[in-house]
This record gives sequence, structure tokens and C-alpha cells, in this order.
Amino acid sequence: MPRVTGGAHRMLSVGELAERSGVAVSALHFYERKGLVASERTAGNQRRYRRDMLRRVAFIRVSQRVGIPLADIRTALDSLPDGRTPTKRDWARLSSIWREALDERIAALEHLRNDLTGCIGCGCLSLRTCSLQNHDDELGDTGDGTGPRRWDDLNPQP
Amino acid sequence: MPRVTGGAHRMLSVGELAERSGVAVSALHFYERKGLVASERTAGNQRRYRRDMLRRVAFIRVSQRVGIPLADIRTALDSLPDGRTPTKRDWARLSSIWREALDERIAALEHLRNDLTGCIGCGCLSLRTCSLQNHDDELGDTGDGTGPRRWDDLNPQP
DNA sequence: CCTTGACCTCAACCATAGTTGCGGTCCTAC
DNA sequence: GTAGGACCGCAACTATGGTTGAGGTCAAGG
Repeated sequence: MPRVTGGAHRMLSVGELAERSGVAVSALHFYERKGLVASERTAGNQRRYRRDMLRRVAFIRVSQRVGIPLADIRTALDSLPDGRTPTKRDWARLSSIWREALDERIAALEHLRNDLTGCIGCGCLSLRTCSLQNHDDELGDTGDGTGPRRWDDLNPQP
Repeated sequence: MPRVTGGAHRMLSVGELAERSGVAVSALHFYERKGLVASERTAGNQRRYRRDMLRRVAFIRVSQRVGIPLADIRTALDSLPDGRTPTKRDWARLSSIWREALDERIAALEHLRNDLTGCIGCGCLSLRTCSLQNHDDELGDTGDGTGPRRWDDLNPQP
């Protein structure tokens, strides 16, 4: 059990924040190293978190579920006001950012699903209305290495 | 350029397979170590792939886009018939498997989006119709560490 | 024959997202 | 004032999905 003493407005120990946010203590340390959360320290060097870190950690977890990497989450968090506790409007603004990211992810997967649907019947795996179908293993007949590439259009390499 | 000699039914060198599938040679080696693709060898120990490996690699890439880890893709591939070249029906069966996985992923993200929608206006981040709203930092008032956990229901830890 | 690019293995390394374990410290309840 | 759980930093380790480089081999064209 984490140390718990004092009223509703006390700061949180790392154990408390871990328990209430559902995130492991080691993960909170990790987030701190990555600049995603911040803490003050007691005289004895122990972390004490402002209570709005609960919200911040919640934001991090939800963002991860959307599929956003920690580095990007950090960038979003860095746009929060510097000194003061973020307001609901601040969080609402960030939430709408990942709402957009979520919409994009869903759209991308739906696109993939649509492209795929017609291909399940024939097993062609071309994702392009089977126009490149080329009847089992006749792809390379130019022999010049510039023949059809099945995925590049849909899945461009960086 | 990969080595290219012979007609449309020759086997593929690793460079050719890489070029035609859009996957790096190093990744093909990696897939082979993980048991996702297989090759025969020439007298000089160079890999030669049957042409249906193109389809197999295509399956791997698409599965990855759906979000399936390589280990699971391998399990799916292991269900293909052992000796013979897979037929279109074989691929169609596997495709329908990840079609289901894709549907599930989309449904999960849509669920997240729906839960989220009502919260953007208020910034509460509770994902539970704000019933746990608790007015900025009053969460811990029982002081027993058993208070509300905002994410556990939606994002259970393993 | 000989050059040269494609290929081979193996080990090390990268990023992401953490967890685990060690030796030592803090601090609260008894 | 002391027991002991919570905490500290640090380093090493996990897993996933590969890439990079060293040192050496293969094989096709000139």
C-alpha cells in the first residue's frame, strides 16, 4: 500500500498515483524520464504529484489506446499551459486532437477493409480489385524487376 | 539489382522477392528466422523462393497492417497445407480470418470514439458519461486507495 | 579468368515501451 | 527508536520488428 496521510488536497505519492491511475510505478518513473509527467520532491527526495497528474496520466493511457506513440503524446502535453493546472478546456482541446487521430485510424482501417472485401472470395490478396490478378505466379515475366508491386501504393515505405 | 535469369517459372532470389514484395532483404531473412517464410538453397547456399512466397509475403504485410503481430501471423500461416502450394481457397480462408480481426479492431476503436465523444465538451476524460466527474481533484477522499479507477474497465490490465 | 554485385552468416545495434532486481534510503506506525 | 513497507536511482533485461556492418562466398558478364 502507498503512504496515505492527509486530506483530499494533499499531493500524491507515486504509489498512490500508480494505484489510482492503474499504471505501474515503474511506468510512472519511465514517463517522468520521458518528460510526460512531472513531480516535486519531498525533503527526502520522494516524488509528490499534483492531483491533476491523475488526469494527465489518464490522457496518456487513452492516447496510447488510440495508438499514439509516447513521443507524440509528449508533444501534445507540451502544448498545455506551463505554470498552471490545466483547465477542462485545455483537456478538451487535447482530447479533440486525438479524436481526430482516432477518426483517421478508423478511416484507414475501414479503407483497408473495403479494399479487402472483394478479394476474400478469390484469395488474390491484391487489394486492387484484382486487376493485377495475373493467374498464379506469372508476375515476374518481364524479368526486369520493375513489374507490379502489390502493396506499395497502399502501404508506402517511408 | 537481384540476379535474374530464366523464364516466368523460375524460383526467386532473395533480392527479387524483396523487390517485388516491397520488403527489405533483411526483413526476409528475419521472417525466415521466425518461421514465416521458407526457402530452398542452391548448391552455393543461396536462397531460392517458390513463387507463391510472393503471395505469402503479401499476406504477412497485409496482416501487419491489420495490426497482427508476427507470431500470430505465423500461427495463421502454419495452418496452410504442408506440402503443396496454397490454393486461392486457402488464402481466402486466411484472409477471412484477418477480416474478422480487422472488424474487431475497428469496432474497438469505434467504441472508444463513442465513449469519448461526450467527454470532449467537458474535458473530463472519464470515458464513462462523466458520472465519476468529481469536480477537479477530489478523487482520493476515502484515503483507502480503493477509490474510482477511471480506465480499468475499458482498458483491463493483463 | 577475373571482376563485381548479389549473396551468405553472425553479431551488434536501433526504437518503443516498459519491467526487474539491487543496494541503499525514507518515514510512518507501533 | 525501531521495524518494515514504500521509496530512491541505476543498470540490466524483456519483447517486437527489424537494420547495419564485418568478413567472407557465389556466380554471371566481359
